[in-house]
Amino acid sequence: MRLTRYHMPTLKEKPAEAEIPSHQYLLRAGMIRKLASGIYSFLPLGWRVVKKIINIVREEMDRAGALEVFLPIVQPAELWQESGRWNVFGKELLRFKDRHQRDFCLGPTHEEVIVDLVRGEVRSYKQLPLNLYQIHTKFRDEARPRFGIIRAREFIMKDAYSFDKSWEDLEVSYQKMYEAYCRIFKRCGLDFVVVEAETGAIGGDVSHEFMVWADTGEDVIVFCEKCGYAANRERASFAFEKSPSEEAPKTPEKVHTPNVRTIEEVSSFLGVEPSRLLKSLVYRTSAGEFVLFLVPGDRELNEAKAARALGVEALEMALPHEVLEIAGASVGFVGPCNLKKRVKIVADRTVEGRVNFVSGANEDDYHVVNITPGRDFEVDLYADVVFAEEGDRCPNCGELLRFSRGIEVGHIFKLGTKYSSAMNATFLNEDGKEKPFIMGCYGIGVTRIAAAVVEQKHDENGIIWPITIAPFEVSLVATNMKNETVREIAENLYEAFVESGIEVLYDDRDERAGFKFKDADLVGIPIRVTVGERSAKQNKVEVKLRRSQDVEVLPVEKVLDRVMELRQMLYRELEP
RNA sequence: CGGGGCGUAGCGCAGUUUGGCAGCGCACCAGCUUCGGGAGCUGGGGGUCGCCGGUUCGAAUCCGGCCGCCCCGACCA
Repeated sequence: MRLTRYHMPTLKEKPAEAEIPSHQYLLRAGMIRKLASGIYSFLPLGWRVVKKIINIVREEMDRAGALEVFLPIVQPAELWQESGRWNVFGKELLRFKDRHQRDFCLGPTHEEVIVDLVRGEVRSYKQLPLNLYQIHTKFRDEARPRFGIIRAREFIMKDAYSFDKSWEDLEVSYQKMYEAYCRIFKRCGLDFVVVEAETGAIGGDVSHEFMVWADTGEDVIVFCEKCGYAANRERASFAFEKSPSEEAPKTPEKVHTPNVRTIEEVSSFLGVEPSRLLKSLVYRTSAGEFVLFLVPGDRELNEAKAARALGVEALEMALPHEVLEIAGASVGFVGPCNLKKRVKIVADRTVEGRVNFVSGANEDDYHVVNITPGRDFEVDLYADVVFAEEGDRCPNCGELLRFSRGIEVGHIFKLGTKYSSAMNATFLNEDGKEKPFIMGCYGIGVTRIAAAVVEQKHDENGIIWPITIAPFEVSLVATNMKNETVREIAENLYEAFVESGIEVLYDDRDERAGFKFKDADLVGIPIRVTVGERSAKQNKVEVKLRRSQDVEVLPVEKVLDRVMELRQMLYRELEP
């Protein structure tokens, strides 16, 4: 491709809206443009990158035995009402009416549609296993889109759905996807880690996320360097050994603490370590029941863990008036003793066996000190309901856990029968019995991969694309188009590259060398071939990799072979 | 949804405090010079100053309302 015939609107200055490298460079390199908050257009160069990612994803999905389909983005409300998610999904689901006033939504994910499709087509266990996937636009009306195409409202996703006759078979389907995902991310040039993850609104029991290491990531990865344990902080467990307190339980005592509410305030007012306070939080479960959670003052309640411990779908903080009804005191003075209404009490496991805690007295402006679980109040359940913190130890091997940030590029779930049961999607098994499909679902953020790669592969001059997803393989720079020798060599090389099937972007613009180098570095094409005046006189050109400072000066006739060699080397590095 | 910031040419910004010709740099067009790390000079084109309303002889500037965008948090397959 000749640059004079191409559209590559690079920007010298950093756009005001962009904060992180991927957003800045994708805009500056002329790859994306914003249409509205969280909604982006892809320009020719950016779209070439996305298409290459799509091709890799498609090759690996096909290789894993999945079958490509194409499902509608506009989906009728009835399907979502049937699965129960029409009322659960919240504002992320963009809803609207057609001309007949019928409710529709834009698909944020496609479980409903795929289950509807498969239940009408598949009747027998002989047709299983089945794994259907698509690469398509998703729309999620995010509360706060951010970071360019990392968290966009409209984005391209690969989503796959497996249907099996048994849990054993699901395990096989899941493992195939796990391996396909590893191959995909390796080929895209990403340094990633697979972590145990929360399932969120998609549901199911087991899930893994594929995380790309990046300081700008929104997720926190908790991992162990010794044994390889890795989990999203939302899910991460940590080692805890119950050690009965040496202290003798003292007598509870009510103390006046006027307007002292937060952990910090109580801690400094009473001169007590935060770890001795019992943070008392009232929640309402999705089943409509109220629960009081007790966690040490220096720890944070993890709602996902808490919901799982109770076996409920979701938890919501109780409203101030509900707290008042249950505790008889306002927020800040709630505690487990003398609750006005008896509710279930769940304490974090780190509380068990310890004595002499401080908590709210369930009376405004009063706290109570020296309370001990089991004696002064009953705990209905001890469970792991808090986040892992710096300093906690690995649940597997006891090594100190490490914390790092990451970008989620893939997520795989064992769904089980959540959707097939709700939507009555069944098949006949070997015994002629009707059974719901055992499902899995598997997502990859295709456009997010492009951004994640830039986050990981860039320097102060721009992007450094892995060759597998680079918009072009070779950047051919003619330093001066007015110089006959330079132009002739460059034109001949261009023809040779094209004939050899090399994807080359030939900078044949009438610009100065420095200008072209800056653009080439910004856009990040992995191999650069430079035809300059001085070496051209000796019939030589320069070959350089974007990621390196080293320059090779070669006779013109050797350049094609050398470029083919480098290209092959770069692809080899990224083979799974 | 809570808090903060911003909105002036395609991009980056000044001008708003104290009302009085709508500006600068980059980019774009033409010409000349230049030519290995975002060139110089000369000339030129491009604006509902986010929108609506109000105050005023006069509003980018003051007042009211609305909209959009970004950041932090909450939320989030």
